[in-house]
Amino acid sequence: MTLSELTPEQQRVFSFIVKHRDDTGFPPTVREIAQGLGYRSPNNVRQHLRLIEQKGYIRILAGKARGIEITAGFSMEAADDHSCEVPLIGNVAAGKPITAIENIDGYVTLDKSIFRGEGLFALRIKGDSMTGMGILDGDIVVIRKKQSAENGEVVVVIIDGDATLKRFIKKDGKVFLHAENPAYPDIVLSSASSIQVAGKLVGVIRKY
Amino acid sequence: MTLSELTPEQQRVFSFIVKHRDDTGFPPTVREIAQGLGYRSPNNVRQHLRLIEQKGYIRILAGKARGIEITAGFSMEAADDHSCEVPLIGNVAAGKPITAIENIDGYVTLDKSIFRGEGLFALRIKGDSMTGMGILDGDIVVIRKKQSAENGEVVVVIIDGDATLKRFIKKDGKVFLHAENPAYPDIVLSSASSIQVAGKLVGVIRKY
DNA sequence: TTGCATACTGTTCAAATGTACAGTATATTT
DNA sequence: AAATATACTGTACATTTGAACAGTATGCAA
Repeated sequence: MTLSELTPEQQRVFSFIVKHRDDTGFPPTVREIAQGLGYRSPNNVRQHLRLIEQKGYIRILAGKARGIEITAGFSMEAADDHSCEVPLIGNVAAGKPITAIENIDGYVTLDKSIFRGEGLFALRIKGDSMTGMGILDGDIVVIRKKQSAENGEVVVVIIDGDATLKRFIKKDGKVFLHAENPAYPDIVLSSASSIQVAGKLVGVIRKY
Repeated sequence: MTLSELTPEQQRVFSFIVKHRDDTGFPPTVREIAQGLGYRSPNNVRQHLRLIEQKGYIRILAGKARGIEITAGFSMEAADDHSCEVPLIGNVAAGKPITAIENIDGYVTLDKSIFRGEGLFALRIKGDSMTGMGILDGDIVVIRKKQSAENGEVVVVIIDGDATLKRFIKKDGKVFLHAENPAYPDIVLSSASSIQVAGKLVGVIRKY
C-alpha cells in the first residue's frame, strides 16, 4: 500500500502524525500538528484530517483528545517485520501468573515464521535434566502458554517457585513428571490437578 | 531490568496503559483508566500514576492530554530493533562462497542481544550426526563465518557440496572431523588444507 | 499508639483540545 | 465564467482532560 492518493500537503500532515506517534508514543493534537507544520489555524489541520480520513489512512475518534487512529500499519519501524518479541521469564513469584510483569527478566526476539502464534514466552533452562532430548544447561526454551497437558507433551510446571521443564506422562492412571535424563527420578503425582502447568515446549535457542 | 517494584494495583494501572496503547495507538486519559479499572475518582489514578512515575516506568507530561510516556521498552511494536536477519543456506553450489546468493534459501531473524557480531548465517541440519551435543535433525544452527578452525571447535565444512557440521580435532599431527555420535566414524584428513572450513558454530534454534 | 505508605471517593477549576462558524485564496475542471 | 477541490486564517465555544484540594480507610512498621 502506498500513500499516492494523498496530496503533498496531506502527506505532510500524515507523516507528521506517524512521526509524532513513533517519537512520543501517542498521536499529536490538532494544535500540535498546526504548530509543527507552521499553520496558524487548528481548523486547517481539521480539514486535512477529514480528507485523510476519507481516503482511509486514519480514523478520527470524535471528541477524544489525540483521537487519531492510524488505520494502516504505518509506523516507521517494522514495515515488514519478521520478528516478534516474547518475555523472558526469570524467577516465578508465587501466586502470580507466569507471565506477570514481576517475572519478566527481559525480552527475546524470535523469528515470526519459525515461532508463530500467540501466548509465547521464553525461559532459561538451569541444569541438565533434559539433555536426553537435546536441551542443555543455559538454553533458552520457547513456550506456548497452556494450562493443561496432554500425555507425552513436554510442559513447564511450576514447582516451588521455579519453572521447570518436564515430560508429562499418564500411565496406569498415574501421572509422572519425567526428566529426560536417567540421573533424575520421575516425580509421581497423585493427581494431575496438584501441579500447575504453565505452557508447552515449542522451541529451543542456544548460544555457544 | 525487572518490574518487581510495582505494587499489584500499580501494575494493574500500568498494564492497562500499555494495553490501551497497543489497542488504540495512544495512552488512555486519567478518566479512561479510572473507568477501565472501576475507580470512581480520577484522582485515584493520578496518585497511582505519580507513584508509577517515581518508580521510573512512565513519564507524566504535565498538562498534556494523554501525556503518559512509557519509558521502559514495553511497547509491543519495538521502538528500537532487537532483531537481525541472517541468510539461511540451503545446498551449497560448488566453487561458490557459502553465503553466495545462489545458496540462500531464506532469512532467519535472530535476537541481536543473543547473537551479536558480523558474518552470521544459518544452516538447517540434516541427520543425527551431532545429537551427542544436543543438535538434532531439523535444527537450525547459527554459524559465524571463518576460514580456519582451532582444535576442538565445531565447524561447518563443505564436503561434496553439502555443508556439514563436525568437530575439528588435531591429534598426533593428524586432523579428524568428528561427529558427535558414536554411530558415525571420524573422517581422517591428511592435512588441514584439504578441506574447506566455512564457519564456526555459535548457536542453535529448534522448533518442535 | 503514632506515623506512614498505599488505596481509595468526591468535587472543583483551569488548561488543553475538538469542533463548528465565517471567511479568503488559488489552482483545476466544466 | 462558474463550479469545485484544496489550502489556508481567525475566532469562539463546549468538552475533555489534567491537576489540585479535602477527605476516608487500611495495613504495617516504629
